Amino acid sequence: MKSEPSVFSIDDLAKSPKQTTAWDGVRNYQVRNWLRDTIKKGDLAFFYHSSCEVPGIAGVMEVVKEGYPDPTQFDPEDHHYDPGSDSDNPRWYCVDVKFKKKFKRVITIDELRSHKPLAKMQVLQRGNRLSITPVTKAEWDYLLRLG
DNA sequence: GCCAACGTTGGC
DNA sequence: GCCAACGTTGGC
Repeated sequence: MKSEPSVFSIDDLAKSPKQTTAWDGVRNYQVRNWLRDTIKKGDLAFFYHSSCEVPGIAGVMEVVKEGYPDPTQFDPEDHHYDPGSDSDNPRWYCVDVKFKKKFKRVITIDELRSHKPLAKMQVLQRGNRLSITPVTKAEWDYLLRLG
């Protein structure tokens, strides 16, 4: 799951109340479907720092609340406000995530690409524009040993 | 339904 | 700041 650390970093997550935050603001239909239908309580995710000096995986978090309507879509003051979304049939969803651990170092995108077993990770693929992408069990296990 | 224009993402 | 990639929008 990607976030720009200048907006919200893994340290921000660790400092959040209950070390938990709503992963909101997603405005892509494919990712919306995963948030609404696929991602389950107890699922683990990597926290990926994007659009920053050292892009890469910073740590691990856990889904503690399954998909529910993203409140920011109904807030006219919010940057992610969507006037086209109907409260009876919300367009956008979010989940709550909790800090699990921060790696001793960021596992950089270059390092990820340098490991053959990780080369096919969806997040690394050319043209990927999704803010959340699946990780296979093999990739997950391999990566944990790096972090 | 096509597709050009436009906006966003995100590594570099 | 650049630019490739690609999703969205809107005129037709």
